[in-house]
Amino acid sequence: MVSRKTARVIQLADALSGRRVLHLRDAAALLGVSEMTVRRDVADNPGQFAFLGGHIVPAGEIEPDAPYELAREADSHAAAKREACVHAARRIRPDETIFIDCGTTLEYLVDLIPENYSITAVCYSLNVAEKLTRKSNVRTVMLGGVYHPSSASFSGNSGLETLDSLGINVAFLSAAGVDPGRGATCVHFHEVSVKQKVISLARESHLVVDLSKIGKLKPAFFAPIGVFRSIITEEGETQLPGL
Amino acid sequence: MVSRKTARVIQLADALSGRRVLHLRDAAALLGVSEMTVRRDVADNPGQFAFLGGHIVPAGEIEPDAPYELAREADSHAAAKREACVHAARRIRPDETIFIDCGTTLEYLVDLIPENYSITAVCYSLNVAEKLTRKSNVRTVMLGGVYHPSSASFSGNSGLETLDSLGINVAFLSAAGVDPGRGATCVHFHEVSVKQKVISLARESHLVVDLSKIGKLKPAFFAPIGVFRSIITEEGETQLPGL
DNA sequence: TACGATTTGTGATATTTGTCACAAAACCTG
DNA sequence: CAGGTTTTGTGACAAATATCACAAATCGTA
Repeated sequence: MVSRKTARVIQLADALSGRRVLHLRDAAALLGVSEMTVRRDVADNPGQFAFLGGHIVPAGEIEPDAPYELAREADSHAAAKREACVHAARRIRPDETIFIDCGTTLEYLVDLIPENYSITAVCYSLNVAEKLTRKSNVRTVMLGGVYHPSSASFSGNSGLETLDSLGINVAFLSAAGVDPGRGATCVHFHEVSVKQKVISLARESHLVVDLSKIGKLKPAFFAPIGVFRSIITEEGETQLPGL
Repeated sequence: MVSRKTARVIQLADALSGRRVLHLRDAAALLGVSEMTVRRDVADNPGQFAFLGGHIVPAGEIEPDAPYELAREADSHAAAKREACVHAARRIRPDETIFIDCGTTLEYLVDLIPENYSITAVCYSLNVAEKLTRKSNVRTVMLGGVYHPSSASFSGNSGLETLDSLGINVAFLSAAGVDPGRGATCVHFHEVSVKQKVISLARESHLVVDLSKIGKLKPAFFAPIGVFRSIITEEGETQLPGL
């Protein structure tokens, strides 16, 4: 037996699954109760719903009002990352297969894949995969595995094996740190084996980072600078001498 | 040369790509202009941004205020599917590994995984994966492969190989048709190999469908009824005689 | 620098949304 | 069905947001 209230909550969730937002007024009409009651229902299920203006939205849709500083911080490197991806996108050729690393930097690259190119894109992060699947001219290949929330990516042996069956023309790698001596490093160790295998298999690899990463050293080393064809930042592409 | 205005619009888009919503107040502070100006920027780019309450959201996030009737007719089967999943959820035990098939039906099951259970969940569809990764008590394993837009899922040899390394206690399968004689069928052939392998490896498999699927026959056959421990619909679980 | 055109900021006002306290209704449980 | 508990609705009020008109600032161009 479900309480009257949980029944309403379920009905609300149903209504929301169809559209993304529902006005309080409509929700009240839909459920046949007062707006006040809907308010209470929503307030009692913060995990499921949230308020935004006078509307109810699924809780996942929005972060619960992070303060202004966060936006500023998010923004400060975003422009640089986007700009770096603009340069990186020039390396994409029609009908080729590209690899897109995880992380926020290369998310922008997806937007910059030319609409008139037919591309196969390989990824292993949820964010990138989601953006890729929205593009009709891109065939998306995902490496599976266990999910790592820290980087929103998957990794595991099977993902590595998938790589063996792929032919990658251009690989775009990102890094959390680029040390002139030591090379490229990232934060999460589970990314290392994927990155390394990609570098070894791809015909050419490019390191795409914003300038704030240069000089940083992070815990997980994955490649010396020399393995990359170029380093691409917001200032453009820096060719590296071949091996 | 970009106008002052388009520069702001780009910056706004960047800020929004980091977080999902941005309060008008914060946007104004971020761009260093008045709220009125931000309002005008947003209003002038209805394709890109929208207002929701006092917040700016990416336009794609929301349908432009569809009328109340829409909510009402949102997926008439949603309630049935959810109800079926309520029954299915009773088969989930703490600390076990479950498999969740693709399709809209089993999306609801994710919401119903008890918060206090520690669960490993295996999936191969983007929708399900996304919902799973939001649950902190669930370890998500994804089978990779090539993306199929029709069912928002991935499939390929490597995904199948991943299954070999997993121990699945309970598998929840969905179907587009259940014919009493022929068995369970679905629409997309690429799903067949995944479903079959899961059924063969899982300790127990359950077929979760709403009643509208009963009696239907779809192009891709994947299992006779007998292989399932039970069929679960909105009316409850129907045990099947063991093999 | 002077000019008109455009963009931007400010404050007043109208509308919408949020909060709260309290009364009415519904719902247990013996 | 009496008693207490919980749920729901109502209206008053506070706060936030939307809209508008007009003044100030900025821009482009002679």
